[in-house]
Amino acid sequence: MTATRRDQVRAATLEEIKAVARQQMAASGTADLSLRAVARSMGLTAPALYRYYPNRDALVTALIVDAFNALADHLEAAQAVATGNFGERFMAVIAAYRGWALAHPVDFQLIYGNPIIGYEAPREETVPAASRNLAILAELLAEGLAEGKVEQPRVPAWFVQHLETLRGPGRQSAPIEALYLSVVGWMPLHGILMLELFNHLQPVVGQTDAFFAHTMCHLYTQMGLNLSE
Amino acid sequence: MTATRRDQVRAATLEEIKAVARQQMAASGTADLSLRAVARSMGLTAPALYRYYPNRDALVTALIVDAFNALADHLEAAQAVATGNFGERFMAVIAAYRGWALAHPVDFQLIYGNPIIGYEAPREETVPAASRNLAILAELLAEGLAEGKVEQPRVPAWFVQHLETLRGPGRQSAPIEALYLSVVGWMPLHGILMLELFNHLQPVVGQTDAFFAHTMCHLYTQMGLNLSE
DNA sequence: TGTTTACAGTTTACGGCGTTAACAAACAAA
DNA sequence: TTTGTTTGTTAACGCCGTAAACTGTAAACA
Repeated sequence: MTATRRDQVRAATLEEIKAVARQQMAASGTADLSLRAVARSMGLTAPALYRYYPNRDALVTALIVDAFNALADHLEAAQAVATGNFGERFMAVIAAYRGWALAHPVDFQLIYGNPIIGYEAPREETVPAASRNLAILAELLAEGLAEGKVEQPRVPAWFVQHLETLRGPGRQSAPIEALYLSVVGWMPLHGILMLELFNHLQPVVGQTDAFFAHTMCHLYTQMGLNLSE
Repeated sequence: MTATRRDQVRAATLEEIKAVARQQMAASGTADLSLRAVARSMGLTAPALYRYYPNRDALVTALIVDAFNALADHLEAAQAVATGNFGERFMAVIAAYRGWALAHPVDFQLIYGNPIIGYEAPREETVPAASRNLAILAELLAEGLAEGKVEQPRVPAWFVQHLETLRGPGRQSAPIEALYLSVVGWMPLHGILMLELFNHLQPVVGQTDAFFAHTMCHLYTQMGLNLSE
């Protein structure tokens, strides 16, 4: 029942395995993750890891869930710290999103890239964590809407229906319009980041920093966000 | 000099290896590509393949170059066939882009996803092929600009400079404004497709077909394209 | 036409991988 | 102190990419 001595050690080992795996993937790429190498680097033999994770995919799943939550934590922290008017706060969170992706490319592509083989992470684990990210953007957009800094979008009827189920029956969060804008606004953001992470953006646009800042402001302004005041 | 008998057989074998590899990846995912399995499926032993490709990465590179060109060919064909006003023609090519991505998910993620390990395809091969795709969009947008169906965008000065080098010294292709719009418009398109291909879009938006059509029209209209007349 | 040469394929081998089975030591609970 | 559980080991299986050495066979040339 209470956390016994052995349970603590076990929990620490579970974490250490993930840490070493992350470190190894940062050095050699997501697909190179090798249980034997992880074990070796921990001074263990490979079969010992099977006491902690039933197989390699289970370890990857754990890493993915961690990555999702780390990103959402990072965004929440950025949102909490952000000051100034709506535009400044919104762009601060957008910048934090890109910042995390560039700082943790392996985790980001673990989440949003093709995560090793035909493997698919279990929905019940990843979808809620992924929703947190959208929820943060939606919350900010709700503030913008309330302040009149964001134009009311016209949400298609069929989409309203789905967004309501997405919002869940629980806590009364952002209005549909905010959720809608966060989803649509996610597309160019995600597109830029995926291209940048896989080095397809730099040869096309030259200065990726400037392109990101410019394009995001440009598109979001055209979507009806007042970012300047 | 002329294509001798043996050269023809060799060329056919090079193609067969790629075909079998594509087929195997379609069945088991990009990272599962196994030289031994390809050889087995061709009635050969694994080392025999080394007469044709110096190693596994070389084969993957060949597949990537093929995929780039297949996508560009597909877009050019769609453009050639497209009729109607500017908006209809433009959206037809956009739809063709998505159509190809969904019909050839493995090739698309070979191009734009993380293509196995820390491996990077040689720039001198992939960049020109990738540029073809943008060039087709830019050409269409140039027509739209000429017809007054596309608003003149304000291109940032630093970006003008880079876009001119990108356009190359060769043939006088689309104007800078068209190139600019094609690059910016590529971001949401790519974002949607990457999310859809990795199954992150469906849980969020429900009907991916409707979402794609709606969002693309929405964003491009806001970017200043007149799609309706 | 007969000889040489280049090529396409083989077998064998090395070291690495994920994973399973059988077993030993350390430890917790009785 | 004994018993049972947990954590680790070694050995083994069948994959993988790749290299070396070797063998026929088809093309090129005398």
